[in-house]
Amino acid sequence: MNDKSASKSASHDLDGNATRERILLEAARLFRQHGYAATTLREVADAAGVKAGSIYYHFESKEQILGEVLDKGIKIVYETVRARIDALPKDAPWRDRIAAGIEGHLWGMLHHGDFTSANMRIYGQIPESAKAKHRVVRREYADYWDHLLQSALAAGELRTDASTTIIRLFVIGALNWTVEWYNPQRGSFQDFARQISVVVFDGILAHQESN
Amino acid sequence: MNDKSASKSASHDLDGNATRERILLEAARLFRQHGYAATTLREVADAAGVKAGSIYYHFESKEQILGEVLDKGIKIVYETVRARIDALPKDAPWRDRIAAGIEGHLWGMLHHGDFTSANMRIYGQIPESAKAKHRVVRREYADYWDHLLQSALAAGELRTDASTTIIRLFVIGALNWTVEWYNPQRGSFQDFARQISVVVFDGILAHQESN
DNA sequence: GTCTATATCAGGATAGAC
DNA sequence: GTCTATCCTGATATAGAC
Repeated sequence: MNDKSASKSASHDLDGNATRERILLEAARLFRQHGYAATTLREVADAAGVKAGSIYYHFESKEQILGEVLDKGIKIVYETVRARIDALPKDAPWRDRIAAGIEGHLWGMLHHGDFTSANMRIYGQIPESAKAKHRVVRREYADYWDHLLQSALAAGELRTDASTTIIRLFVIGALNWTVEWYNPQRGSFQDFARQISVVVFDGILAHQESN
Repeated sequence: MNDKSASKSASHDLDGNATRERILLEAARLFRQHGYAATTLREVADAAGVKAGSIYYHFESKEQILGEVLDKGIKIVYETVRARIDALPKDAPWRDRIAAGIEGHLWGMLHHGDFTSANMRIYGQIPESAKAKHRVVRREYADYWDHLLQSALAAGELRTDASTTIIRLFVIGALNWTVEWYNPQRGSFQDFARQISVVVFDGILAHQESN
């Protein structure tokens, strides 16, 4: 944020923390694009504008970078979702809460695509040690949605002929995958989110007459 | 199929083609589990019960194995879908055709999970040369669904306030992702497919009264 | 805090025996 | 058709100068 460092030689950096964030961002982008194993720290370093050796000043290992990228992917989305739902009136119907959740999930995800897509793509492929550490964050977010859906079910707003677990897995999976094909050139984000929401809520079929 | 080879030394195999298929299957499994780059040909060879050098008798390169695994992932699903839909009466409503397509897609995918999941997981991460060759097969399958949905739309059976392209991408993506979390212990495949279908057709909300 | 080395190890691919 | 042995390249991580 402040660039007024006084007397440092040109080969030294001004803000070490900015470098760290840049490394994380470029790592996420490259993990997404080429996978975890295929991404070399040399590439990450190049993209972040440092030399490979310098990465080890900020991180202990490649796996530590992985862990931070994964956590960030979920947390960004989770926080957006919670913020939107908390902003609703206390007595808002569950349908409105779920709608806010869907919109928040899509928004958080599509605005930090490298972190969220990297998470989706590589989670299935990383060493068990990395998965285990990351699992806590994942579980929390899943529980949040489970609670939301079960409350809607108890209030009679959700269909009863499909299990809430399957609904959660199916819907969140479907939302997540949009990051792989969403194209902002097809229309505004708002219109995109609206189309996704109506399909999730009411399905793909034409209705005899909608009220 | 026939095991009556007469006089071959123990270190030689009986059926070269079976070895080739085994290599493909194990490659798919390992690509799915660890990614393309992280999977070594030594691992594939071990899993297939041969030595690393032997792979090069059956395949020219690692990338050729990749190509065959990817194509197989789509083709298995495509063929199942087409077979189910072709088996319907000629005048079947589009809703029934789409239902058969959904069930066929799920069935083909979940019964060849290593090929289909490997495809989903690694397609975004492989070299452009491999993507380009595989794109033809992908495009064909997408076109097939586009045609299905556009016919349903023309017949007034599909909702009109969401684009068919978005519906296709969203629904196929959602179906695909089930391979990442489907658990046969939660119930029969038939019941699973039914739950997915009602959600796709009619959404997650409770209906005032269903007819 | 970043650099230039470099130690160490592992993977794709090939050659040639059997 | 499968094996053993090896070439060659490139990756993580470390050491120590600046």
